[in-house]
Formats: sequence, C-alpha cells, structure tokens
Amino acid sequence: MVRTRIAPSPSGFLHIGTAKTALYNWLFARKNKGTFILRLEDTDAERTDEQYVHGMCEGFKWLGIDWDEGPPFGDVPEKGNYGPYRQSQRKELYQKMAFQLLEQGKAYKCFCSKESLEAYKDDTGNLYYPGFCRNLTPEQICEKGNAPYVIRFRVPEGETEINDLIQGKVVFSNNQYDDFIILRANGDPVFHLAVVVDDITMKITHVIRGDDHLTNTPRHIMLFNALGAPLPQYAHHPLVHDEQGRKFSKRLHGANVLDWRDDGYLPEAIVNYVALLGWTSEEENREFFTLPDLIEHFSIERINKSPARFDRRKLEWLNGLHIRNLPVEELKDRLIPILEKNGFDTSTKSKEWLTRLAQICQEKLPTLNRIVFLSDFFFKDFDSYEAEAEGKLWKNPENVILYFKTIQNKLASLSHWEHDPLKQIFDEACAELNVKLGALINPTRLALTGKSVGPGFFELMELLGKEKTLERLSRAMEYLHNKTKEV
RNA sequence: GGCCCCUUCAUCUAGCGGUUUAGGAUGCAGGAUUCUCAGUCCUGUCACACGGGUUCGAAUCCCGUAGGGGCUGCCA
Repeated sequence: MVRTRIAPSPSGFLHIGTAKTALYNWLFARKNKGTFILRLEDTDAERTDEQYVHGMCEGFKWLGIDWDEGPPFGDVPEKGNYGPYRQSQRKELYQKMAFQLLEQGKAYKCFCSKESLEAYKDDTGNLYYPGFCRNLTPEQICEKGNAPYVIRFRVPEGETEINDLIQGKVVFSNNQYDDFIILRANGDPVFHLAVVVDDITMKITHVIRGDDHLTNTPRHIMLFNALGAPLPQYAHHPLVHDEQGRKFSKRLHGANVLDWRDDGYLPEAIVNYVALLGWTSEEENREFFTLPDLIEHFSIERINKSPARFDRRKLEWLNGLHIRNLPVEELKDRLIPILEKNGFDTSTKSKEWLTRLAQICQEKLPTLNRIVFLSDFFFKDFDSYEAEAEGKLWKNPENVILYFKTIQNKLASLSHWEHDPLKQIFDEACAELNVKLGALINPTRLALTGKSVGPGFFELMELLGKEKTLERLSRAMEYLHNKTKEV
C-alpha cells in the first residue's frame, strides 16, 4: 500500500515548488490507489502562522489536490488514523524517540551553549561541532545537574547510501556530518528527527521531495537505522527555478500559487505546466494533460534530474489551451466572478447572454482576466476611442460618417437582431458604398467598442443589442462631426 | 571552501552506443484563413558546454575543465 505525504511548514503561502512536490506525491498516490497525507511541519513555533495555514489550504484546494489524511486545515476537519498531523502536537512522541536513542547510546546529551560553540568555525566560516560532549562519562553528566542540554545524534562511522528513484545511487561519507541536534534545549524536536519519526509512525512508503533535501537524506537514513525502522523509497526531484535560472524566490510574483489564480490562470493549466517541469509522459510529444490524464500517465521513472526554469509564455499558451478545452457553460461560470470583481454587473444579463459572451471570447482568451479587456464595452460606456485606431480607421471623417449613416438606416429597420441578418446588412452596405467588408467593419468596431480589436464583429453586435448599437453609432457620428469642424 | 546534483535549440524537453541530415513544444519570423485580435493550419529559425579518452562507431559510457544549482542552523 503506497502512502505518500506533503509536509509543508506553514511559514508562508503555498509556494509553486511546494505545489510541484505535492502534485507529484498526490499523483503517485492516486496512480497507485494509495494514500496521500498532509502533515504540517510546524515545529518552529516562531515561524508558524495560522494565516498561512489557511492560505495553503486554499492553494491546495484550488489546484484540486486533496488529501486522505491530514490535520484540520482551513474548513476541512482532521482525517486519518495516524494523527495528529501537526508536528506541534506530537512533541511527546519525538521526545520519547529521542530519549530512546539516548538510552541506547545512539544519541547523547550536549551541554554546550549555542554561544560557546560560536567560536568553532571551519576555514570558511561555517560552524561545526567539535564533539565536546560526545564522550562524557556518567559522572561528568551527573555533575552538570540541571544544566540545559540538547540531544545530539551520534553519527556513526562509515558511509550512507541513498538509492533514489530519481537520482539513482548516491553515496555520502558520514564524516561530513556533525553530530547533529535532534532535540532542542526547549524540548522541541529538530526537523530531521520529526520527519523521520513521522514518516515511520505514519508508515510513509515513498518520500518524494525536492532535491534540496538530498544532502539531508543521509541524516534521515541514519535515524531510520538507529530507530530500527525500514527505509521508505526516496525520490528527489529537481527544483523549480525562476526565469533567470535561480531559486524561485518567495518574493517573486508567481511564487505564490494563488498569484496565478489572481492573474486569470486556470488551476488545470498550472498543474499541467508544473507537472511538465521535469517530467514527460511516455507518450511522446504530448503536453496537454488534465488532472485525470496526469494520474493515468504519471510515473516517477520519467522525472528527470535537471532543474527547470519557469517560462510564463509557455504557461500562458497552456492556459489558453485549457481555456479552450472548457465547456462554454463552465467557462462562463469562471468568467463571472472576474467580471464582477472588475465592477461589471452581470446580474443584468441573462444566463444565455453570458454563455454566449463566453463562447465568442473563448478562443481569444490567453487568461481569464483578458475577458475584462474583451468585454468591458458591453457593460459600460467608454469615454474615449483608442487613439491609434482612430488615426488609422477614422482618418476620413466625412467618409466614415457616410458609412455610419448608411449602416444605421439599415439597422434601424432590422427586426431580427441576429448574426446572419446583421451580416447581410453589412454586405448590402458594402455593395452600395462600393467598399470591402473590412473597410466598413473596422471603423464601426471602433465606434461600438472604442477599440480596434475584440470579439467577432457580428457576434459582438448581436450581444450589444440594437439600442446600444444605434446609440453608439450616433455618438460616434457626433464625435466625428465635431472633429471635422475643429480642423 | 567541503560534499552532492545538474549541463541537448532563447525556454521546457525527447534521446538511455549504430534506427539521428539530433525529434517535439513554447517563443520568434513568414505564409494561409480573413471583419480586427486571437485561434487554427503550414513553412522557417535555433542546440548535443569544452577538452581528453573507451569503441569499428558516442548527444548517449569514463575522466578532467568550465558553468549552474543545492546542502553545509537549537529553519524546514
């Protein structure tokens, strides 16, 4: 039975890199009909903040990554039989294990204060532990009385080998590891102990995480061995880098998964894109995957070892693909909140009207937010015309006024305000005025929308309605008329 | 500095000794469709970091060099 976990520390929002790790663990669990666990690594009380707990929950939810076991998180109650799932609530367990190691001589009490150790640095300025308390006699320990102490793990001689599902076999010499602290002076466990104890007691079978943990893994393996527990399978995947090739800083826009939601990206696209950062399908040349597709195709063997840069442009392309893949009704439902957020009252429009709007914009949306640009003129009157387009499309005001007049007359008597009859009117007008369709449509688009680009013209006019169309034509003619007088 | 990992078009990648004149995708450029933009379709552009080996044969294996990343906390 496969059991995987994501173990974020709630000291910030849901980072894009954490999301990738979560996704891989989740996919692997789902693919193998296993269990995916959420565990909060909040042993460092100073850095933990409940507001982050909520934000992360929202991030996971938005991405569609759900967990089978985990702490109460956001509005989700605790689930699972291996709880509690917050490390801050498992202190006694870690202490028990630490003292077990102590009794077995696999760990020892260290009375050296943090300050007293500050003098011991190697030639490059890094701290190292000189091992003062490693071989204290029982008498010496007794003498210390109630002096504060930490518990250090006694790193054994020899080598530690990782057989990683992604990295392959990696060997570390143990002598490059100091006797590391597993229990702080205040009784709190250090990350390494907590992780291992939790992975043991939660029966984690596969540890899939970023390769920034690769050099921590020997410590973990030594602890597993000392505690007499079987090792999980490790899989260290490459990190996500920013567009400059550096570690994706928390301060960068986009580091927070929810930034992408705010920018109008679909969770489907984020998941698809992030999955592709270091993984490819066995199906050659395929890049479009929904979450169910990913579950079907995901495999750890096809994760590569090299870090990948984040490329917004490719993400945007994928986002467009996913937008076009959405059923229109669904797209409409996702567009409404964005329109509302931008102050457009969608309640005055019918469901059919909104669906039709989604339909005529669907293939033009790289992001959901683009809908604002593509449809604002439906919801409010604009107060200026795009300057550049005006110069190009309306450079002959007299002509344009003539066009508009012709069109307006015909439109005024049109009873079926629909795409085909509208087109017919423009075709007729073209014939009468002896111009091409484009010569008529483009100036009119500017009059109706204030812009030179937008949805299909007849579709747009149909949705705008007769009244508004005629009104805006009049307004444009008036504007053009004034303009001729100015010159 | 030490240890570990990585290195194929600008970017994401396929490739696991001969099937490769190195394939796909994004981007970019051009064309087609045309009411704009977008979309779609087509064409083009662009890469095996470098130097040594091993081999009949190397992007693929080995060793160096260079570059990038990670770790090196009583953070996780």
